[in-house]
Amino acid sequence: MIEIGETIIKFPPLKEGILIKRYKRFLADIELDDGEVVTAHCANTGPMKGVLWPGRRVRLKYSPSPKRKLDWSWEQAEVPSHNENKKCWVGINTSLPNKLIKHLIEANCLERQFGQISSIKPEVVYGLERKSRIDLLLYPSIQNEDSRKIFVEVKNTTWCEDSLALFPDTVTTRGQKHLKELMSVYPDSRAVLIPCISRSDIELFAPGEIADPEYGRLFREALTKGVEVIPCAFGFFIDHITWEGIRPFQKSRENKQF
DNA sequence: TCTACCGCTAGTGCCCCATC
DNA sequence: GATGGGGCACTAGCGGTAGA
Repeated sequence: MIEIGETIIKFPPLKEGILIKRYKRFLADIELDDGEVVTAHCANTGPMKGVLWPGRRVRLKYSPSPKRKLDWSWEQAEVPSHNENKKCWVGINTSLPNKLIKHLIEANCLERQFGQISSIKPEVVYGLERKSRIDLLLYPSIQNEDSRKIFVEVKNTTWCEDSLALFPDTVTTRGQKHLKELMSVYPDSRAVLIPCISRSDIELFAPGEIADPEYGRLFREALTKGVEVIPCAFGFFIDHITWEGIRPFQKSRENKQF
């Protein structure tokens, strides 16, 4: 079991630099601290609201490979925090949250929510037309009172207003589709949405309905139809990521918290 | 001429299937 | 069982085409 504040993933120290510009959605030019300007792959295709600040510090992973065109990957961005005079690092790699949540479940950090889990399968095909893939499909241990399979959809959450994290940060028909498909698996299976809050200065989660009103409506409909929401927060550092605990959520930006 | 719609494009990671 | 290739998913901007 990993305690709150402890390291969940460790990696070689990232390289720091200054973001010059992001372009063509996948690319970003960054000036490293030694003055070299490099082009990095940006593994986040969204608008990156509140994170995309040219002139601010960013962190890159150096991973040269014959299979890759670019040697560098943009992993983290520094943003101003609502905590006075503090700054905060945000994880921008959209493929990381799935790994973090899988680690969390394997380390029994979500045992209270899920019970004992015997196996985890990533990217399992499911949905009304069998065209979607669920991020994680959990098979509960036979000792569990509730033996239903658990469909877990993970969403990387980087946008916030003060201490309130919001997802999505743009209209996302794909996100809307995922909510509908989570509703469709309940009650035969459990359906769980995990907003993966990729920054440590967050106290609450709410749907980003300013960006996508339909997503907000579907989020509330999903709650009434049995979909569970478990916002999980993580802290990002130059050579590790920490588990920061589960955050409460609101049905909307104005409503009472759960 | 203007608007709306559709398809293509980018790089990476992952799954599935075929082959050895 | 290990390895490699193919295909898919992700998203918004852009260019081309069709229709008003």
